[in-house]
Amino acid sequence: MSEFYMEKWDLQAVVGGSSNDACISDIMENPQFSFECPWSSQQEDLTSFPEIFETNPQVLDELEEIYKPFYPELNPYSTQTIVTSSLPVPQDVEEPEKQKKRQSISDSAMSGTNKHSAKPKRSSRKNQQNRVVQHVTADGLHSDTWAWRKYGQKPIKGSPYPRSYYRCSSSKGCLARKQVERSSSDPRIFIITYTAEHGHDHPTRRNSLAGSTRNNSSTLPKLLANNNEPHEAAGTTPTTTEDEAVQQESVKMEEYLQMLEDGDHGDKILTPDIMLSDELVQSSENFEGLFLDQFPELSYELWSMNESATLTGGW
DNA sequence: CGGATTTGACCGGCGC
DNA sequence: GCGCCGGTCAAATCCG
Repeated sequence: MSEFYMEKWDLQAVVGGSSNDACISDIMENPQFSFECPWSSQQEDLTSFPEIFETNPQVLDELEEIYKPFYPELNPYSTQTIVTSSLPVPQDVEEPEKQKKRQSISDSAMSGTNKHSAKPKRSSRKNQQNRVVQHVTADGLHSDTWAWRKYGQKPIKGSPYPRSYYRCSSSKGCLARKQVERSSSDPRIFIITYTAEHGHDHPTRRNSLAGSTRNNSSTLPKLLANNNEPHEAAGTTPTTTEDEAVQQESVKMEEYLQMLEDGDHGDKILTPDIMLSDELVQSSENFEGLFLDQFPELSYELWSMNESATLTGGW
């Protein structure tokens, strides 16, 4: 990697994905890079620095080379951020130094961007592995064709929604991990974070289906029963009265029903050409489980829909 | 019975 | 040092 890269690109991420009309090949042929400052979460588009390409035309090639391995993971229906330790992010430089560098590049090319105080969000914490962060809507959850096994769930401070932890279940010893949580600012958005890479090919259909049969209709009444208790993981504070909890639930229900009316997730699931893929069918089964994780209060609704689906052949 | 999820315990990093 | 927080472990349990 060039020294220029080391000095200037102390930034952390790349955003791929685009409109609903996009596809993986679009991303591969014409990747759009932008970057997030590692200590301020400020995002900037690479095209805002045209002088970089003039003086360092190899930069784009280098970027593509770095991120190419991630392309198969990209979701054309989402905005997503790849965070990779392959990028030469300075680890031991004092923050003021970073700030100066950051501003020099901003001042020359991004004079309009905000430069509000930027405390380091985190330094060199453990496990700074490659990460792919996807912000997806409900339909985006379908794009994941890997088989995942849930191994934990934690309430996250500052978010009303729990975060679920998954590991790859299709290959023993696979280090791939996945975290799923709903955005607190926009409940329609799911934040999926992938860490580490699969050291194997995509699973065979049978293998990957192991356990996903859990998410069938007969499981859901149990979940419904569990949800009769207040679910602390969903973030209702201890001081929340039952009435308030009910109100919150009904609000979420309205959001969900609105989402169904918008048709921005369910329709795609049933798009015939998508349904042709066995892996995506399996993925949609997994999706239901994910969905229940993030909409626990809606298990009955989903259960009802699933019941009708078994009769009508799909929903 | 073998695979899954659930969930409290545990552990390490970090800030005060 | 202590407590908080996020990530993982593992026992219990569920399900086909």
